[in-house]
Amino acid sequence: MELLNFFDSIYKISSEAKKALERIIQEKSYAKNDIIQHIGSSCRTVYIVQSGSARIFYLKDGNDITEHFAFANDLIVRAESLFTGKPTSKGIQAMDKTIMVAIDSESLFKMYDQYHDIERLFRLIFEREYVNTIKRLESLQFKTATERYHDLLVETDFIQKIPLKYIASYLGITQVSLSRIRAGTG
Amino acid sequence: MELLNFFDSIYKISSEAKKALERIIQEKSYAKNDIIQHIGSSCRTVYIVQSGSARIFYLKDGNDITEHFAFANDLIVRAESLFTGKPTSKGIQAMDKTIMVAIDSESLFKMYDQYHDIERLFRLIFEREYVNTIKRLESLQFKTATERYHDLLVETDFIQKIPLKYIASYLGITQVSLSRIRAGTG
DNA sequence: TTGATTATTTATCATTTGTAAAGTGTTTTG
DNA sequence: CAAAACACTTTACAAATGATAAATAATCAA
Repeated sequence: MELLNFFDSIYKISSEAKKALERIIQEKSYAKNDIIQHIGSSCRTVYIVQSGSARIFYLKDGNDITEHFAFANDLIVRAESLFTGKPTSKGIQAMDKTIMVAIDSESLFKMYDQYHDIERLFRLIFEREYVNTIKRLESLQFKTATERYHDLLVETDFIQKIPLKYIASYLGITQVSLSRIRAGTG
Repeated sequence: MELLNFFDSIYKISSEAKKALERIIQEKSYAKNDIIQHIGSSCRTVYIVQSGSARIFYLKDGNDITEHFAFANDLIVRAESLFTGKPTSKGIQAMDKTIMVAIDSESLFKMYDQYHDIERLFRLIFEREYVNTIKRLESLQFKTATERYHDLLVETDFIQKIPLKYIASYLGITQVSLSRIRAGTG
């Protein structure tokens, strides 16, 4: 499986651990705009994007805000719920026809006891996510919207395909502002 | 040691693991404004504040920006360096007379092989930090500066003691703006 | 294809925030 | 104590962003 190469590139686990992991992995398909996880639910699944794309979103004062984008080989997880067990006000939505690998988190966490190397693999995976979140924090804290937009263009080839409204809230600005930035009049 | 109670509250480890952990823990004292870790260095130490307070900061266009505050029992770590091995443009500074517990990260990571429970303890500790970072991201992404300031007042009793300039950059605004917000004229 | 819906841009005006500079108050230190 | 350094506020003006509405452009579905 393609996915196991991705895992191997982070940390090589034993073949027994691989077999155990395969047993709790499912492939799931979604159509464009499908809600993969609803707002208000608890996160009990770790998703890895195989193809397509997805976003984490929530509502603030009735406005749809995109917190996170995920493309091929990216993890997508509502960590604030996964790691606390509490429900989250965030949801997950497919932005395209999307194939996900879904790992049941309860089974995964149980496996940590038996397979130290699975715990380590996922520790390393989530550490990477943590570092990405810190980078994003930096960018939101003291870069201008224009800087953030240009950074995003450089980082992500897929930006072309993402609706402007999603990008705008991701950058912490309105659609109108982003439109101005793109036009060079902002 | 006080610290071990803190650890116990997160995840109980075996007494052998505790002994091993104690061997790589050092207590360190700093005076107000001391630089604990310089900008440009690599993060090879996990600090836990025993008393006093500290901040993570960096320079953006010559301006001093505070990214993180830490008080008693808080972790303080430049995670983007700790988890990648790369140097970071961030530093750590004591904001008060401060006592830290310092854990050498290289020794700690080595211990993960031998003591599964130490790896788990620190996995859980860093997961908590990750969740905190996500909360902070939310707040920077779509709350107003005024909301962020009021949230901070509620969250943190220690705010009174922190210089305004540090708080302002932490909130992603200028001192002048924060002054306006406090005056109710902003 | 056509009409309907959705996405994006543009324009106008209000609000927020930034910049710079000056002023006030407080702490530090010789 | 007095001078200096530091912390915070205020003012005035400029720039960035938001809100609303209207105008295009692109996409989707019958």
